[in-house]
Amino acid sequence: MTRITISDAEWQVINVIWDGQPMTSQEIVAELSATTNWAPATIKSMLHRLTKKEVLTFAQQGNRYVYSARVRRSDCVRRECRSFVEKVFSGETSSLLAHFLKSSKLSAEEIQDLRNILDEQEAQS
Amino acid sequence: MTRITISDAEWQVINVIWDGQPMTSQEIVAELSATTNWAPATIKSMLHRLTKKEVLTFAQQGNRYVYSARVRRSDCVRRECRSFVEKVFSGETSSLLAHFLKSSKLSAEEIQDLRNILDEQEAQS
DNA sequence: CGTAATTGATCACACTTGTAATCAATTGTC
DNA sequence: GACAATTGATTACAAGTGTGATCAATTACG
Repeated sequence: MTRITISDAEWQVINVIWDGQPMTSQEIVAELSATTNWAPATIKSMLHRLTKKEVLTFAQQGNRYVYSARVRRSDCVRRECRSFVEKVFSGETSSLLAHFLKSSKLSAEEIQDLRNILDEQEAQS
Repeated sequence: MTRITISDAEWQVINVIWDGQPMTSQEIVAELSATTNWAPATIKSMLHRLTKKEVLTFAQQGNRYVYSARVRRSDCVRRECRSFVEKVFSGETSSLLAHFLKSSKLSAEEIQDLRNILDEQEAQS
């Protein structure tokens, strides 16, 4: 039951995989080369590590791999959020929400969407 | 202009210092012993590292130090939030907000407070 | 005063992370 | 079929982290 940990750099990698899986490493490299300045070898290394961590799997096609995520994004997001609110806001989600609500400029639609979510939350209690 | 980085364990330490500064290391140790199972030596080590990182300062009183934070909590929180939303939500604060709003059970008052913040945000645009 | 206890400083040590080069095998091309 | 290019595997390596022991100096107590 070893806790899966995904480092910051690794998050950038699985993010593109979650968005486009299954993907060959060249596709992944292409995508990440646009947003980072990592050497292809660096990205390969991370694919390797993530595979060893059992965050990714691959299917072999000739001499190349087609990668897919082995963990659900929602699970990882949830876990990451939990530990983040714990670390920075002492577990107080409402503080976190207040912070982000204040510190971000939201469009009118976004604000309305959030109001709707609040309404739903209220209706459920 | 080296970027200050504060590790997860270190966050637990400065959190208690922000809450109770200035504090002697024994006070800090006492506080953290309640919430973690770190050896006192471990906590001392972290105080040392945080001092070297210039996150903490201390005033000497006899043979003991009285620690204070040297960085503002709000600055660290802001920075940490920025990189978090970037990492997990591709920078989309509204996604983050939606996630936390949905995944947390909020009291009626908290919901009202958040609505008020939304109102203010709207008024400002 | 002398010995015990406290406290900060230093050292330790394995593991993770960021970053990448090199090597070996496989594949595609002329 | 021979050689070049691609691709995954292996190796590297410094810095950061989690976790703590030990050492040296200072202080407090009997």
